Amino acid sequence: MQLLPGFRDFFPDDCARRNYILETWRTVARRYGFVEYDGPVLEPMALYEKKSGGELVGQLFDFTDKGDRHVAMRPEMTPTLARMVAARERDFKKPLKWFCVPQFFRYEKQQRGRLREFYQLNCDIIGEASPAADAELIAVLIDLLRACALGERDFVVRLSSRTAWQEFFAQVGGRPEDEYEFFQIVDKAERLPPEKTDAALAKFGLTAQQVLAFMHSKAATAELAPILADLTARGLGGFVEIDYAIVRGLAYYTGVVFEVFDRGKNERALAGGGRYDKLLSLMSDGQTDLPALGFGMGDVVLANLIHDVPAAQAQLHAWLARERAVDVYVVIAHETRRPEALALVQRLRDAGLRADFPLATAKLGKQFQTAEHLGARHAVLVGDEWPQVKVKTLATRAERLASPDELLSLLTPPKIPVILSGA
RNA sequence: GUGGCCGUAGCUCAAUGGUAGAGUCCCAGAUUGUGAUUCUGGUUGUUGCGGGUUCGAGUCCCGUCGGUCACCCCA
Repeated sequence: MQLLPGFRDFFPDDCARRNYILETWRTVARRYGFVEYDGPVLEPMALYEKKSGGELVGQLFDFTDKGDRHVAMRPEMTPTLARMVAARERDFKKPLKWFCVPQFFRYEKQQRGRLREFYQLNCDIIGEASPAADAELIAVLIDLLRACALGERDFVVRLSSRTAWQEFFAQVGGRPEDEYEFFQIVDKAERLPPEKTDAALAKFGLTAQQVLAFMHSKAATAELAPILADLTARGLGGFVEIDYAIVRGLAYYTGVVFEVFDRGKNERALAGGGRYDKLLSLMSDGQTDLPALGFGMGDVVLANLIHDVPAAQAQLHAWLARERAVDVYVVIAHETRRPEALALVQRLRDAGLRADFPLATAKLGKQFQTAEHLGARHAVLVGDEWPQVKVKTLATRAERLASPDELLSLLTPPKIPVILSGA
């Protein structure tokens, strides 16, 4: 049996790599005061039809359940979040700073950086309209990547705004109802030949040259300036660039939008998000009307970039080594001492140490080999010396005798790993 | 969904249309109280799958599945 396309088995090593990313996400999000929430993996199909309509339906994993309900595996979090917020909005002080690390499912053809199943960090701030919220959200985004030992030379936040394009469009006489179509053209302007863009813009009386000129003007609008100032005050200004080429495909974005790219442009976007001030009202039929903004960051592209950047890879490997290492491997030199060894293993484990030992009779050399293979810091040899044991520090090959009581105070529990911040 | 390239041992890869191989990994021994290296031996295959051409197909052709890259899309 083979895997379904776009789905992954997580063997222990893969699982550890995944956990590195998820734990880093959770650590940094909490550092910013975001709290974790979650929702169901399976939702009524109608939840997604309401917001997006036909186009996205083809990219859903959907089916009819045994109760004849049309359901879908979740492809994104925003509809669920909107429902949850609308349901109990009054229970929470504003602004809400919520994050989630859901697994998503999208029926798309897989390629580099895109699978049919993936994890995505979602951070959202709800109930705060000021640019301070935009800056806070972008700051946590930057620090999430810095925590993976990625720096200014590795990635950049491209900051833009739908508002800026709305003003541009209004100035040249565009009608608000045509805005979305105009945004779609702008979104593709950089990738398509100018003639095609010209043709598409003709109905608005615009040229590709006009649009591209505005796109590449790096001047911050009155909306973006305070956000940049805020980030600069935090010392994070170097991670952000104004780039009006960022429009984002979705209809619901209302103001600030941004995407994160690797500097080498070898990968797809690492993250993307923006303001969606009208969406909660839309999703709740006007029941809840709160300004909101958020972003999503997937695990697949991030893992690729970590692999690409030596410093990030080194930090990952250091983390993996700490993660998998046992503290003590108990070597049973004589099978007659197995009961004493079992008692010792139990005491070590009760003390919170990661301890392992051979389940089957094995030669001494083999046991040390296993200890080495497991990354054990110490081997404890139970045999002739009993009631004392021989403690060996594998890295230095130093040995000493100790009683089981001494052993326990000798081997202090490991410190909780600290995620180092890369500049 | 459309198109290009690729599918051989767990992994990395060889094999002019003519006997399916190497390295690595894993297991055991050399080494019965100590980890590396080395040496010896061993396990591992429907050559993705199904047809076709041929005396003979891993190799050529068709289909299919999977991977990958680009397009589309990107919540």
